[in-house]
Amino acid sequence: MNAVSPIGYLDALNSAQRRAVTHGVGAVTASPLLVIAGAGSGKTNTLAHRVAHLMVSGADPRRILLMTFSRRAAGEMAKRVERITRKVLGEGAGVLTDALSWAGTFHGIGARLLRDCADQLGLDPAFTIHDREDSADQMNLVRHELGFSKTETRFPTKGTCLAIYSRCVNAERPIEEVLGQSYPWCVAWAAELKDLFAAYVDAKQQQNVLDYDDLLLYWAQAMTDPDIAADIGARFDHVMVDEYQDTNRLQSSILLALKPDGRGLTVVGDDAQSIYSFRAATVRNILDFPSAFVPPAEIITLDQNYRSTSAILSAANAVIDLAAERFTKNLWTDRAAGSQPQLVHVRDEADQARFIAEKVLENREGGSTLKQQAVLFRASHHSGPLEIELTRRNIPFVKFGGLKFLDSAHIKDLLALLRFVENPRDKVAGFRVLQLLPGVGPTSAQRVLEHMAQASAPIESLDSAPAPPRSGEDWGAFVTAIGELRAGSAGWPAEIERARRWYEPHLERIHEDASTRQADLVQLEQIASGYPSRERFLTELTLDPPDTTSDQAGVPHLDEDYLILSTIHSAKGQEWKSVFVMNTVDGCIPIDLGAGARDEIEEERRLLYVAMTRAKDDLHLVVPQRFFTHGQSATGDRHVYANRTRFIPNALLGQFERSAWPICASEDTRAPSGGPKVDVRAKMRGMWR
DNA sequence: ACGAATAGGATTTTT
DNA sequence: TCCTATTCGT
Repeated sequence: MNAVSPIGYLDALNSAQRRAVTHGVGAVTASPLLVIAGAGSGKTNTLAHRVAHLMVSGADPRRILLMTFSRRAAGEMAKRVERITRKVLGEGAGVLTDALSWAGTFHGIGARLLRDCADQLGLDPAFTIHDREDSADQMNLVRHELGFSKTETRFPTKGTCLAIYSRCVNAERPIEEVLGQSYPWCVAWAAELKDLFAAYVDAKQQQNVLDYDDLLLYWAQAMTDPDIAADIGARFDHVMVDEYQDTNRLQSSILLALKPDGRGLTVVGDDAQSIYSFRAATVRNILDFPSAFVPPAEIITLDQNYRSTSAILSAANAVIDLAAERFTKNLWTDRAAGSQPQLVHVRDEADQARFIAEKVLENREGGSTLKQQAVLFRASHHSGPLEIELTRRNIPFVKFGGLKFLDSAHIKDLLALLRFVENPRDKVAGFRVLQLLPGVGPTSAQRVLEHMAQASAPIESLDSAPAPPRSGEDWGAFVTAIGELRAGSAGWPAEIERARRWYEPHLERIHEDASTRQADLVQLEQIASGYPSRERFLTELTLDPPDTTSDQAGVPHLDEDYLILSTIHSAKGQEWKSVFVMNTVDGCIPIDLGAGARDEIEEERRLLYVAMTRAKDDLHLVVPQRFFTHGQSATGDRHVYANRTRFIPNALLGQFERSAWPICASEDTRAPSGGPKVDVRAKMRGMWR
């Protein structure tokens, strides 16, 4: 028998955290639990302790469902749980935490459950999953078939159509409402869009393909059947959801169907950090959670911040205090004041890059590693000039967010081939692959796919398919390669090498810079070797793409030191000793999108709050005063002046220490007082008129 | 089928 | 400005 006190590992927690960890554990009936956890309040640690505590108290880890926002977060959680249980159970803990297998994103868990229950749902378990771009391509094919590409007045583009469809699904709202609220310029197309979406759904089903939204939608639909709902719900004793403020209505429907009485349900979130409403996330999920149950959920608030100095926290509090709507109160800390966050005015984006590079090196001299520092920005492309400067100075960095490794054409080509082999009915994949052959365009690709669609054994039917007239001997090589891959004789992951052998000649023909792209393919092959099968590789890569960009020639090795560059969105849940926020100006934060509905502006305010609260000891907000515009001759000016973000009005300046860089050049670079001072927002708006 | 030229719309964040 | 979709000419 283990003599360790069951309380021992809880000693390090504060009382609110401890209540959250122990809530309902061992009780016969327990109300569901809502934990409002502010930035840096030890949320992850608390959730990990709760999981560990449940397990130590006898819960079966195979029956714990843990849903996080990204798989990176799930992995981090699992690691912490193991560390904690190890303290209590010693070496045996590994076995327990390995059994914690239901940890992942909503989408990932959905895919797994749908494959599990495919028979009951009339689904073929061999379905493949389309990412955003594949879905847009699919939408485009249908859009064409219905003749919407040649309307008198312009029909919405594929991306807009998909966005509308996606919002209807995720927000569980009828199309008329979505159009009226979010896409007013498309209201006239409501009837056509309905037809389009119906055809889109048909096409996906014929091809045995699911898109991101389907992973949630099919799951939610399955839960409307009482037997299936009972079956799936009964698999789990405990269901926990992290980052609940960033879930949408569809996800909350799933959750409620999973545990209708709320028993064993825990959700954690912070309305002040809700930054995903563009994905239909709604803060109502958190607000309405307690009253969805009888008796209502217990609410526990974690408001002690352990991360930031009090000067940084105070400034962040001041920013979020100006929000139109607040549901939670301010965070507090007993950390020392530290130095005030810096508002640094620089001349332009180039100086901003130089300033950050210099400061980062200075910090490293002072003992901070590069990894302890991060540069955050609103939009991925904001980091461009900085990336150039860092490369010039040989400062290694890794960038999170923005264009992904998987988005490059050559990677998509190879993946499309694998997906086509996995699911020959996947038209988007087939369409793409076939057109890689010389002499094959949309017309003959379409013909081949139709031939295949009519056959009961699509791959075999390729032998008898009419060879595209101008494809020459490439056609034979293609059919052979597909046949071998389908037979799976090489085994996984060896077959990816076979696929690459087929693709490489085409790569060289299509792309000028074939050699750098080849390196990417080798890297993809390495990634592939980490997965047990083609299906798992394709599924998990689509649901959980590697989150760093790889357009950098020298991606630093993982054990080296490197600086973090990240979009604010991708920085969620993370923290660094020293944080730089770029472009803290109106037009960037908040980003300028013309209309600027009030809700969207409020979300931008929360973005700045999230960015600021990532910092532990040092925080720099950089304010470039000039932005160069490309060839704007209308006003004769080559640059426009930007204003400090509206989220830090004069009344808040006391929270910051202001400075200019470089020190000597501050005065003479200001806008001439008499001249027309143009604000960058108006300028950028004007760009589209 | 494919390249060049043209017209016109878009703009960010991500599972 | 930039990117993409369509069209026109080979």
